[in-house]
Amino acid sequence: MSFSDKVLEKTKQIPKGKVTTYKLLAKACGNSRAGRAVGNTLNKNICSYLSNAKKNNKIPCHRVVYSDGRIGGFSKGIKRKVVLLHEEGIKVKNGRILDFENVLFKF
DNA sequence: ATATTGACATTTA
DNA sequence: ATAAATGCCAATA
Repeated sequence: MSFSDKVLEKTKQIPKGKVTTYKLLAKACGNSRAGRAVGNTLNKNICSYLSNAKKNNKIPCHRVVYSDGRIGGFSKGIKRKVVLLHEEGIKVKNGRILDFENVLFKF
């Protein structure tokens, strides 16, 4: 099992309505400092939550954000990411997650 | 083995 | 508060 495989597995565990950070995800995969590598993995793997919704593939990569409560990146544009988060009840204002600590999922 | 590339994170100015 | 400078890591070429 490669690092990126673990990342995808862990990402699937994030419950709806919650988010986690690249850092925590990295730690959950064995290396607390691999946040950057986590981002790369999510970017390369086409983690389509919308377009591939039919398939069993759903990897909620939009639930992964920066450790400081900012949104972070998204392959289809962060605007899309914000919309998805809103649909799950997570509020975002000025590029920041409101009540961040409260919606943060820790493994 | 070396270099490059990012959806990161901290520290410093 | 904002920006730049470092440090970091896995995958890829």
